[in-house]
Amino acid sequence: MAKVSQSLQGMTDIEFPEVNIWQTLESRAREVMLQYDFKEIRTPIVEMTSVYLHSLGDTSEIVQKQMYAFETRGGKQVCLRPEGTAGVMRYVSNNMQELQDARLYYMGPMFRAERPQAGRKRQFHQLGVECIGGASARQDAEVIALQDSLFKAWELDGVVFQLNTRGSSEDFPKILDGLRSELMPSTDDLCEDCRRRMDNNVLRVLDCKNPGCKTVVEGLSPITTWMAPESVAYFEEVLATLDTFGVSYVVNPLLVRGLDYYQHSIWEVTSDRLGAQDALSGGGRYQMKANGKTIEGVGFGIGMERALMALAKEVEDKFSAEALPLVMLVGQNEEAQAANLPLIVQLRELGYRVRMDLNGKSMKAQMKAAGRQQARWVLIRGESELEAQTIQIRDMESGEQREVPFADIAKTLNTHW
RNA sequence: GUGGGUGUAGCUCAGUUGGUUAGAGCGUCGGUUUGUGGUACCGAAUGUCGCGGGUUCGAAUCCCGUCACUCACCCCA
Repeated sequence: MAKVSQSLQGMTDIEFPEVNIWQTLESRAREVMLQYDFKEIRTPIVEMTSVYLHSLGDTSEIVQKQMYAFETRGGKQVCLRPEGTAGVMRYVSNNMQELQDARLYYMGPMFRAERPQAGRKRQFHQLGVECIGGASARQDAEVIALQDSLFKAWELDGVVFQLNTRGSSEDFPKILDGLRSELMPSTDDLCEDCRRRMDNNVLRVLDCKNPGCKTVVEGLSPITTWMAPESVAYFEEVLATLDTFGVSYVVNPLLVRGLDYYQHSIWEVTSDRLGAQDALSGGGRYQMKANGKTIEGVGFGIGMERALMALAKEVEDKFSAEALPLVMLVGQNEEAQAANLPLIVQLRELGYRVRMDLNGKSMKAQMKAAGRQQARWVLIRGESELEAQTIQIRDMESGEQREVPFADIAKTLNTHW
């Protein structure tokens, strides 16, 4: 029996100081989105299950095994969103007139009932971008450049953009057939999983980790072999535009994405700080049906937990630090503490981060607390200061302390800042 | 879904072949002539030994189940 007080498997509390890193990432992301003129969209966390069946395809493992699905009291089949794209597509399809070329982003929790491990939670958080509109190589490149800007704003180093193309939807059957016919003679050298993939997911054979499969894959023709020349040209234009934008990348001909709706440009961003789940982001151009309409777009999703793990230690420390220094009010006796009550209001109105003891602790205890809470300044008042209308301002880093007129508090603090 | 490791005070952990009132360090709280933190000294509090069941005269220790954490497979962000 689980204790009532335990949190659910794979679902964790995000607490201080880590929560400050989240806030920094989020606010910096919003700045970048503004620069690229993308608008936020907040879709519900619960959707009709059909929303995901249509967009992800009902054979994907996410839909088959990982969704938190349940029936409402009214008998509707609903689920907690396992990813963000489908909900945005549902939104866009209902507002097609106004949203011909929507540029949207979202941030929030997603739910997948997988076995947790490093970089894999059951409730995890994604930042996603969807750029809706007709296919163009420049649009693909702009979205990748946006992501590159985002990672720079997050001061993420050591990440690698890996790009590939899956060709157009017309190319797709040809690619699958081509791959199958080349793999057929080596079927016996493939692992059990890959033999199964031959039928339902040939592309997946390309990124199998099994050494035997890797050897077979090395001998295959690149998948561009089976694509129309226009598709190859499309991808080349994406790469050329990225060069213009100054985005660095590597082309990985073996990169495939798990979801069926992708076509043309696909990419993943990996980091060596992540362990086995080394992809912190994945994206691509897609075409999918929602409410009977076909929507084209390009987008990506970033696993926030993974992005956090990929941060260098120094950056983590920087992002988790409190933005404002702490001012602590200390009163020697009850009279001084009562007098500090209106003072704390004034200082907060001036924008300072201020605290004081509210439990009548001894002065020593108050000082100790100030030290523990890493107060930058302590303002001390006792009998003599009350009488003289002054206050002691102590710099907790240097230990230096001086008495200033009560009216000069803000001025004195500001000269330090 | 499959497999491995782990679960003892707020934190990091110790706990001998099962044997009395379960320990340490750090942290917390209080004190070292009642107006001053971060160093020192003194003192104090705190655990259903993850949870449930079993074996035993006796279980933190052995067995089973369960929950959670963790790592890998798988899948994906």
